[in-house]
Amino acid sequence: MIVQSATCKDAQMPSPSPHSRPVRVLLVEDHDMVAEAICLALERSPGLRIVGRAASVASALADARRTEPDVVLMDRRLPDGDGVAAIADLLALVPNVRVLVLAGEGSGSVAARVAEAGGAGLILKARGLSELEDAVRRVAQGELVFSQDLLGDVLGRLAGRTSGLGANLTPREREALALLGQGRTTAEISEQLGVALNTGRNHVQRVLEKLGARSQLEAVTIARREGLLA
Amino acid sequence: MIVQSATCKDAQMPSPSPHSRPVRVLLVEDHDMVAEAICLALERSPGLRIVGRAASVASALADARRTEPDVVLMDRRLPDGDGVAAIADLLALVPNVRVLVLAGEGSGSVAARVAEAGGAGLILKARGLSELEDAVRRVAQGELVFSQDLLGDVLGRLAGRTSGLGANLTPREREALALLGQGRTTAEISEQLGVALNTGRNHVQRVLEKLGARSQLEAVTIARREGLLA
DNA sequence: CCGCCACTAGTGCATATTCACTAGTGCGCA
DNA sequence: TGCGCACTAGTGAATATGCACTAGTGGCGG
Repeated sequence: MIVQSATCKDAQMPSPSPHSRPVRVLLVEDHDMVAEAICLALERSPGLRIVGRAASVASALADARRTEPDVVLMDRRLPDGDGVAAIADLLALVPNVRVLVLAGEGSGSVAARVAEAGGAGLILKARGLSELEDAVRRVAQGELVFSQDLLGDVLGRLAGRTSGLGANLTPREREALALLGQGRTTAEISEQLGVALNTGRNHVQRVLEKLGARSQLEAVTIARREGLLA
Repeated sequence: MIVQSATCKDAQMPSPSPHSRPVRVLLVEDHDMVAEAICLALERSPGLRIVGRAASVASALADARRTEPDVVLMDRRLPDGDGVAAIADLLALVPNVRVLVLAGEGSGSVAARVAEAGGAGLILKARGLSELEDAVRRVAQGELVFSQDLLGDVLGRLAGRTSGLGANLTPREREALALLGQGRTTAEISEQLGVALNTGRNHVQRVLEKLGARSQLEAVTIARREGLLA
């Protein structure tokens, strides 16, 4: 849709606190309605300031370079890619930025991948605005913010154990999984990848093994649950 | 982009003037963060009043009976079921309520099913708060609100054409599809439905036919795209 | 330089799915 | 009362998957 909301910019600035400058936030969310609403909410929150809004990974990168925010608050699923995958690019562009990922539903392995990619935290949309504000402030101060139930996975993963299901998928396997998620057959996947039928079949087979799935259908279900598919 | 005017006879509208009485809105949305934020936004809007919030189909029905709202603004996907399927129950409970469905992504057939179920409209989350406010006011006045690109499907469907893919699925076929969407095999589906293997197989087969899918995987993909799966 | 790993390609076989049929039963509607 | 439809159950054959292997090639790091 159009325009950068005047709504965000014209909200009155809270008087700056004596001991801290406002946290500059870049909001990346593809659903305008939700973006505007969260924008409104965060602008009401003292000490937070929305300095930009983006609706895609591409424009998020551009905006991040332009505005150099303290915190990027980014939806996990975006039209042109995975928010988690974009963390590395953001960090490369703006080294000290804290990336807080916003997820509709999350399991431990999503959180683990966020942590591994250098993200500052993950918060669920089920969590309430006050917790969101709190999380933004915490990550701005350098804390890692993951909800209690996901912490075990995050720590285990950072310690090197393989608790996250899909992290050890190879690029080809990821491609195969993505095509599976679009409903393609093994033959179509092989063609798409430009390899022999048997090769594509092997990639798919290894995806099933690594995900612990007993059918392609289950693999897609698991992958979707674990956030491996946009 | 909206509009489709007054096909409904608004005989029982208590106040003809929109200024005299606020539109009472029940918000049904499972993500607390989004619900709170939208709540905030709509409360700012003159003439709209949030009289309740629910996070599930079950509590939506309870709240609707208790608060008797003018408009139910309901997310399409809820933890305990499909928002579209809940429209009929809502109308049975509160006959004159207008149900406006909120969808993240939508195709024509979703809109068609909303219209067919007696819903007052469908608005995409990509659409912006001002359009949401506008849509709520319009449905409160008896208009049907569907965005332009979905209108063709809606009208076609109301005229009897079979543009909606999944609407003619039988209950058993729907169950089979739901289980497919959870990654179950044909055998597991048959067991779950309490029928013979061949019967379950037939149900699945007919789902594939009706959805035009060439594999179970593709069927699930199509179903998800068309909004037939939560 | 050697080993590890991803990618590639293949074989063989058991099982599952796809597809095209027939057919009995029960329910609701004209 | 009869017709249509959903649900049930089955057969049989072609195709696709799931599973367990072997193996060659190329890149990258110890």
